[in-house]
This record gives sequence, structure tokens and C-alpha cells, in this order.
Amino acid sequence: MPQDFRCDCPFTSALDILGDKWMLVIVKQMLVEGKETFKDFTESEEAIATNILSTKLKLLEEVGIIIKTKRPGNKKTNLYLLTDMGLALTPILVELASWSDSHLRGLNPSIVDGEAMESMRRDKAAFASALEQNYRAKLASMVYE
Amino acid sequence: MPQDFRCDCPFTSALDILGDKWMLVIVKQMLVEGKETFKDFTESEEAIATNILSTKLKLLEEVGIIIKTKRPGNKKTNLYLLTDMGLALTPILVELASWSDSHLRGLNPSIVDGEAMESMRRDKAAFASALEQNYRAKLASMVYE
DNA sequence: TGTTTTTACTTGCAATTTGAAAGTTAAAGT
DNA sequence: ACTTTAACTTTCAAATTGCAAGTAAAAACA
Repeated sequence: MPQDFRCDCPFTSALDILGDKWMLVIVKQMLVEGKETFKDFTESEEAIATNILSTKLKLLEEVGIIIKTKRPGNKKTNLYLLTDMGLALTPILVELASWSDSHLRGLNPSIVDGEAMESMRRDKAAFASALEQNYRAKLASMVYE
Repeated sequence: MPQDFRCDCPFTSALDILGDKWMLVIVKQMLVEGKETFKDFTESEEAIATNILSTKLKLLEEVGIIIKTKRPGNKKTNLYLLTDMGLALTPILVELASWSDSHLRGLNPSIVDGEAMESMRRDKAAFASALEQNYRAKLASMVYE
């Protein structure tokens, strides 16, 4: 069901999957904000509509960027977790944030600028690596809860 | 006219501008394929419709990613060129292509894999830098033609 | 110089996507 | 049992995308 690809270009093919307003925002919410459940996503600052959220979560799962699972002993709440394929999007997200930091403040003066942004500016690769490690640590800890 | 921003998040703000099927594809065509004119873009492999192309070029210009100019002595053909803000998108494009290379071949087996891809795999930063330098060299040479 | 071609669009309209709001179902909590 | 919560689905309006055709001005050609 992942839609067709426009051509054989690696840039364009990535955008065939990720090129919309929501796919990478959902990944960011998982990676950076620790969101896991349908409810978590609906409560985000970006205010995604539930029908869109449902559609995009399905697509992310079909592509292999996330997996849908449940906490043991809970039959109600779905957990959405990043796969390796999803975690591999971290450098893209960091480059997007870095570009915003350098070039979008004129258009959107409200863009945040705290400790995290400073650390990103200091060392992008380390920042991306820390985000990924942090998420992997959380995944590892979940197994034993 | 650049549309509103959803919130103060730097990731999301970048996607408010770049998060669609065409904005980064057009930038890629300029940076990687050397496309400059309206005609060039319409002849691309991705086959963008002329009304969409027109709209997106306008938006890219309003945001400051490209500038619209003309060759001296030619009143007909518009030239679209990347600004510094636009060239700063290079690392994002390279990360997108790199992700496709590693994770999208299963879904799109037709993704190309030539000398350029190998050089990208060898050193992403150098690859991005070379793309950017190459484009800047072209810009510099244009002034004297 | 007049005609044709090229370039860069715009317009009209259908199809798809997005989005707000309300409704549904099953599990959990009380 | 009754209420609440989580995760959707449905409906329908609005916005966006995309194809096809048309237009206007510059440039090339005869």
C-alpha cells in the first residue's frame, strides 16, 4: 500500500514517503517528545486531527518506520515505537531543525532557542547520536517493565 | 504569504515550509541536476504540472530559498537560482538520499546506485560539500558570461 | 517583416487529500 | 453496573493537487 514512487531518484523516493506535513512530525514527536500512544499524539502542540493521525500511523507502519504493539497486560492502549528504519531518520530531523535555527527565525520568530538548540549547534552529529541513544535506552528498558 | 507556522518547534517549522511533495524536489533539481528555467523543470523525470510548478517557484522565492532573475540580454527566459538559504538545504537532501539508499531499496528497487551514490556512502559531509561547491562555482561563472 | 516556435505562465475543472466535528466500540476504572 | 478512556471511523466541507487547454510576450526563422 505504500504509494508509488515517481522515479528512481533517491531524493525523490524519500519524499514520496516522507514528503508531507505529518509523517516526520509524528516521528519527531516519538523521538524527541517521547510520545507513544494515539492519545499522546492527539495532545501534541501541532494538533493533528484524529482521522489524519490514524491514516499516517497506518502508513508509517506499512512502510516499516514504526511498529504497533501493546504493553503486556493491557489490551486497550496501543504503543507506537520507532524501528531501526525510523530511528535512521534522526539525522534528517536534526538537519531540518538546524536549517530552521539558521534560516527560519526571520519568518517564524517564535522558534524556541534553549539549551537543546545550543547543544545541537555545538555538535550536530553528537546531538543526533544522543537522541537516538536516548530512544534506544528507553526501548531497552521497556522490555523489563 | 509564506503560510502560518503550526507552533514554535524548529522541526515542525521547517516542515511547514518544506513538507510537501515538491519543494525539496525542485531544490534537488537545481542543485543536483543543474535545472534553471521553467522549461528545465517541466522536462524533469518527476513530471511536475505547470500550475504546481508556478505556485511552488513563487513560494520558494517568497521564502527566500531561490531568486528569480534573467540572463543579460534575454527578456524571455527566467532563471531560478538557489540563494544561500537554499544551498543550506544540501545536508537535508543528502540525508534524505542516504536514508533511501539504506532503507528504501526494498520498497523501490529501481533506486539508482552509481558512482555518485558510492561517493555519498564513503563520506556524506564531503559529498554535500562538493554539491554545494559545484553550485557556487556555477553561480560565480555565470556573472561573466 | 510576417509567421512560427518557444517560454512562461494562467484558467477551468475533476480528483484527491486534509481537516473539523461527531459518532462508535471495546477495554479499564470506580 | 456505570462511567470514563483510548482508539478509532464516519461524514462532509475546504483546500490542494493535477491534467488539459488556453494565453501572452519574446525569440527564431523564412
